[in-house]
Amino acid sequence: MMGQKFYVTTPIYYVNDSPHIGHAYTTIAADVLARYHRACGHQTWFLTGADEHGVKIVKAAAEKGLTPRQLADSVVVHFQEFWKFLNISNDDFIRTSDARHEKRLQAIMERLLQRDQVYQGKYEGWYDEGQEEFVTESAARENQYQSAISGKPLVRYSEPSWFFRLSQWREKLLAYIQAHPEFIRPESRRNEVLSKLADGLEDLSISRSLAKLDNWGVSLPNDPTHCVYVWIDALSNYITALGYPPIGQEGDQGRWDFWPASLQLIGKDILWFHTVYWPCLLMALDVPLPRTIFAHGWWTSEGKKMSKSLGNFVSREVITELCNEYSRDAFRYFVLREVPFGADGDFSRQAFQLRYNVDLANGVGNLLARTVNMIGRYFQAQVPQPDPSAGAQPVQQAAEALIAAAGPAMEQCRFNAYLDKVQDLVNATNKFIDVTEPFKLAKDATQRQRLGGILYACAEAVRLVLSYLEPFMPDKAAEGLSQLGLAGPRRLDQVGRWGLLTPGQALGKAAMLFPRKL
RNA sequence: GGCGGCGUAGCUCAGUUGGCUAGAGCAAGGGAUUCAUAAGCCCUGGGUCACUGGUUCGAUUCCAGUCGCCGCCA
Repeated sequence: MMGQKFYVTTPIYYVNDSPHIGHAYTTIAADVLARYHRACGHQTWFLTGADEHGVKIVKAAAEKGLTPRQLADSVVVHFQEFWKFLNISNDDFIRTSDARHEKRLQAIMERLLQRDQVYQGKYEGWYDEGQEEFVTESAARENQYQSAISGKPLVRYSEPSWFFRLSQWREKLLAYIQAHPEFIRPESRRNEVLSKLADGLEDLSISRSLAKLDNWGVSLPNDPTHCVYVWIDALSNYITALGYPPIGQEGDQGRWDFWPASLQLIGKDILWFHTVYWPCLLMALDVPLPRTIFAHGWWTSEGKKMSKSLGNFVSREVITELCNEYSRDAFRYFVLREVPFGADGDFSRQAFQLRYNVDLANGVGNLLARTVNMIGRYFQAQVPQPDPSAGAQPVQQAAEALIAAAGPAMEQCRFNAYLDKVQDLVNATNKFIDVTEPFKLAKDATQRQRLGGILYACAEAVRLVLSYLEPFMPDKAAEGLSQLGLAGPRRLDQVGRWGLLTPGQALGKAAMLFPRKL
């Protein structure tokens, strides 16, 4: 499959919260995909950002004696710095308070009005301010008129509001989901959406009175007393960041070619917004739908739900500390290796260290070390000649298996399957060394050619291992490859084949890539 | 309460359309080695495949019910 363009998004993160493993997980996954596609030579665009409007921010700011913008400005840097720290290669970072977003969002609202997709009505009912979500009467009663999530009292709203004709899109959306199995994944989430859609769909209130919001929102072009509902505001970022719709300013032509998105990653908590509101909004705008919305799972920590009071919260600070001890690449590797993407997983220091030692220190790192060491010792640190009599077929087969599996695995966000194949190649190569015993052949001058062939195969396997790990572990891959004497940006579609190491090439300096941790 | 999923070796899980002695990784025990980060390699698991019935020549795999866990919805 020669997809030439790849556009991946994360949700824009709400600046009421500071970054934690949940944010990091989605963002690392998106980064790995972006790096992989760039390495394949695809035109790639990777967007993340911050969601800044809403009553929650207004209130939080007031409590701190700040304006909403001051609060947003102070929190958003935590995300931006954290992404830099985790080596996230996003091409853009959009904030819903950016002028470029606000103007385009207003243009979107105008377009919806022109298309008769929005009408004025009256909203009366319960509202969960923590979730920025309306609650039905029956659901409110069920929970004693408190938020099912936060337990805080629901607020009674009664006000004129603008509504989006969501209900009119139900049939089309259902048909679309049924015709496109890859649209919502994993399949269990797709079934949930289909099941809930079967229950019906009501029009959606998409405006709020600006008076309650300290003017912290995007006003409706046709009604300056109201602003756009935060979810419509937030979802629109995926297209406004690409310059849609054009508003006669810079950035208009920039990136729209990247739409429709190849992949929009989300947490399972925001499934409904992204698989119903979002596609219906796009249909109402006559904009094509993204190819795939992928909802991943949640992390627990040390076997329990994360909570600040339990002390098991995997915060930015905790992750930073782990990265400083084990390397940020090890953390990136762990979160995508430990659990199938889509399923829930548990984060524990023990599991992290175990995975680090087994896969990285004892596996990849040790293989690199013994390979570089032997070539250094027996061939003056120069890549030897390949030799068909080396018996390296098992290694080469594992390499071919990795090469064949990588694309499909990435296509389906099966990161752990991809990494399994990498590990298989490591294991096959370690076994190869033990079976062929190059360290014994080195004592016999008549075996020199065969010895070279064996070590060539080892070096070649390590080169491929590191090349394929590069999207996950950019720093470590570069360090490891430099020990093989390789440098510079590497295109997987050019270097991801067996037999490309050049005999005679000088190795670089050896060093422990992943020191074992006790 | 409705819909859906799950319950397989100590742990985490694979097990296509039912059929050779039920598998992998990790952990644990033993062995032969030394190039390497005391890492790597080899050997070792006999588990009522939740329970009970049923269909079948034969079910972990199909059906029904029971118990337990989880997700979405109400």
